[in-house]
Amino acid sequence: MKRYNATTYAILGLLTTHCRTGYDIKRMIDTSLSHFWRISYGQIYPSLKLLVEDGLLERHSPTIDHKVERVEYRLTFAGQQALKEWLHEPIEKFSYEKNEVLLRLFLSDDGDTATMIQQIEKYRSVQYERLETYKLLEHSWHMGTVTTQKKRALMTLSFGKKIARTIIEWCDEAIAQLT
Amino acid sequence: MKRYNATTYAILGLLTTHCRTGYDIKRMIDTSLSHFWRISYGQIYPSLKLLVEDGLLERHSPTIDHKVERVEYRLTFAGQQALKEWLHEPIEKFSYEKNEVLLRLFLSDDGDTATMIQQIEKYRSVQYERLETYKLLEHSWHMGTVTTQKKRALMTLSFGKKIARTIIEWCDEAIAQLT
DNA sequence: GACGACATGTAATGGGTTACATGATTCC
DNA sequence: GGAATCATGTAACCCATTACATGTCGTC
Repeated sequence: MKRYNATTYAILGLLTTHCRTGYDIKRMIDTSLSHFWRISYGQIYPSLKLLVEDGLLERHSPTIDHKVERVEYRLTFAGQQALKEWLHEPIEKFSYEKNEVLLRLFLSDDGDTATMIQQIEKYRSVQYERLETYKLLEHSWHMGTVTTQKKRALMTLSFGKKIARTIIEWCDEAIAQLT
Repeated sequence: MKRYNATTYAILGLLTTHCRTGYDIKRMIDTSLSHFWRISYGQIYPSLKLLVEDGLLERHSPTIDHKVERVEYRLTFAGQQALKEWLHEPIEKFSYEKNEVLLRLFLSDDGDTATMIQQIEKYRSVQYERLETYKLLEHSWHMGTVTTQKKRALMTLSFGKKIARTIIEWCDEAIAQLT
């Protein structure tokens, strides 16, 4: 079985949710998965094409009635299998995030202390905003019936919240230490 | 002033510490900065060349006496200025890490629960190992006189530890919820 | 003499963003 | 009529990893 990168499986996987088009996928990731994934059209459309060529997706251009050009995709049986297989594969790389704040802190010296405090304050405020966004998202997801999908989505949000809170905590300590 | 990417400034910055060569930089990042940065020779050597061309680094090949080929670099005045300037620039993108564990969790359903628990257990154990590594590193850095550099290095380590602990906590909760 | 650490470097490839091009629809 | 949103797609870059090529030195 051909191996794709995680981005390609993300596209495949999101087409099993209520997403149907490339545009839907982009919107979905930007709004609901932004705390742990990113994507651009430059990846989406070529990947969709590839997945159709490889027989994992079927392309439907039904929209004669529709006003706007809209290309819908759905998984073939092979596509469903490939997705399942990927889900069951052990993850090999748990990568570290590169962190420019820490890089600068590491490379800074006493003369840069004031600037570093500002950088960390900014970092803190960004995390704070994220935390607020997550809380709002969480709220909106808590509506209606509790499905497995929803429960798991909420678990990813909980991750985002925990990390944001931890970073805020670190920022406070770091600022205190630098002062 | 020409703008480089963060990786290039990392190289420039590390040459102000006791690192002198491309090999030193690689070793330093792999051992002491691995919790927030990564690099490969494929970036280091071309970047060093570029920085020399741009007059931010001076290249010294003094090692006629030395046994092993060894090219040392040091910052020119322009190099020192460029580094300072970069340190004082506001950081524009605080990127999110892509997280394959969360991606899979998000795309999984009831049928994949057992596998997901395994994936998360693995994730947990990786974080645990990292935490132990950080503790060892911290210990080794606590020796000798406390310089500003050391204090800041320890702050980056504290970040790594906090994040690792938070992820472990999340893993425990996630496993409990999936069970 | 084989292996591991030291040391430099390049080429191929993979992965991703950004900018651009295009056009319809909706709502003010 | 103009802006925002919906919608698809490509080309040029940028950034990074991997694999390879090459050679020395120390030590078991």
